[in-house]
Amino acid sequence: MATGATTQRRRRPIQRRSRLTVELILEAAAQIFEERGYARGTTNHIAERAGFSVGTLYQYFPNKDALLVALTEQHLAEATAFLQAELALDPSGLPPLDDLLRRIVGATVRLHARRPRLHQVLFEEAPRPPELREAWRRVEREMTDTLEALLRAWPGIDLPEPRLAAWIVVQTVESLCHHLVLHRDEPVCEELFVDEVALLLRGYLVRRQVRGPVRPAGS
Amino acid sequence: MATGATTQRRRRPIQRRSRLTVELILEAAAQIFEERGYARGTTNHIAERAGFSVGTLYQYFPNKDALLVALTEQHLAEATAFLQAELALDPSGLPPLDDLLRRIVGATVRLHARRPRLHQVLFEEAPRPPELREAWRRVEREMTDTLEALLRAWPGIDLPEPRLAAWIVVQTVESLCHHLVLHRDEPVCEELFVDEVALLLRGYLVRRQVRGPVRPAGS
DNA sequence: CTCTAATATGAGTACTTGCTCAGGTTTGGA
DNA sequence: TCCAAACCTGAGCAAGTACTCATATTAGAG
Repeated sequence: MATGATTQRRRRPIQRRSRLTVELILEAAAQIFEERGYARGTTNHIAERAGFSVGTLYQYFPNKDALLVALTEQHLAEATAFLQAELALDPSGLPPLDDLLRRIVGATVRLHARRPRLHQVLFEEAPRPPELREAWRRVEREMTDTLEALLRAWPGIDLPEPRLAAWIVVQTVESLCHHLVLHRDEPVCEELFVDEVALLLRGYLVRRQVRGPVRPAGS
Repeated sequence: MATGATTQRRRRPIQRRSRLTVELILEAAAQIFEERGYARGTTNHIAERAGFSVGTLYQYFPNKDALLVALTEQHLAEATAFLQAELALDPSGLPPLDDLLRRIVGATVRLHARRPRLHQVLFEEAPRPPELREAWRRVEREMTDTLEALLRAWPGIDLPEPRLAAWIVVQTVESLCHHLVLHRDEPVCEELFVDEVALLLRGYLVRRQVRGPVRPAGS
């Protein structure tokens, strides 16, 4: 693990050849980690899969953790781009709320389903150095910001605490999709799942006047 | 990992002495896994912490994975007992729905918060042999069964698909509490969290007559 | 073409870890 | 008290694994 060591690149790839090398090594690392997990995925295996010798790998990455960090940053960058695109709505033509919710949930499911095993290794199995925790927190905050702005502006929605609600929605969607993709044994119909989660969120966001707690008759 | 090997006990502890030994070894394993993670928690460390030699450990556990399995089964048994107790309601005096939901969520949070790092090692970081996947699935099904029965009988709740709803509730509570305890960096007020999740579930379970989708005025 | 910086090599090193086994100690029934 | 079964010991083995470094190859500017 070598948690004290840096995970910055060692040599900077300058020529086109070496930039390709770095890409190939990262893809090989992704594959090996998918196949064998982080602890049992060795740097020798990764270099071999990429078609280079171990020495080359260590020219560009100071240690095994650096591979993890690079892969995670890549993954997070793709995820934010993907989700922000889904939330970038034209204010003049807002879709129905249910459509918005289904879009968010659907996009998150698809995001997790791309390379589920890799996702699992990066976010559960492998050690999470502080720099990655920070990166992950940043992404969550950005998502919450975007959603909060949407909720404040959305007609028909009037929440006492839009930021809290946005946070709950982000956490719910992320947690449920993560759980669905990585920890379900029996397959679940994706479309049905998306609909139900959208229903769940809708009930939370569109609040009716509550007259009193639902309780058994006569009590 | 040795996924092919069995994880059944090797020698059966017969005398009182050896039963204590097994307990001490399991507690030591829990501590070492908490401190160093699964991959870096060695059997030598565990035996030393327990106050025995490695040989003794291997008298009762055929390999490292067997420790994992034993710890997980113990954890799952405690969890089911704890949650079932929370759901065992006297039918003659049902509490308000909000109270029920808060009870479920609160109990789940407390369950996860007991030994969060151990929970993380057992359910994320370490390999999950098929026997454990099966055990986990059984627990989830039991929870869903219990909740479904409750939902069907609950006055004021009339769901088109109680089983699906029960499943969604179980998944939501589990996912959110898991996520909250293990993957939050900024601390979140537990009480507030419980209230919000209860609100989320309540909106899902108590459905009003939906006249049409919430959409921007004029569209 | 030449020559230097960039890039690639891979056997080898230092270290870790799961697990064994031959032999010692303790327990408890008769 | 005796003794067989139960229990415990721990040095060491076999199998790995992260990482190095002296050396070889290649790219591309001048």
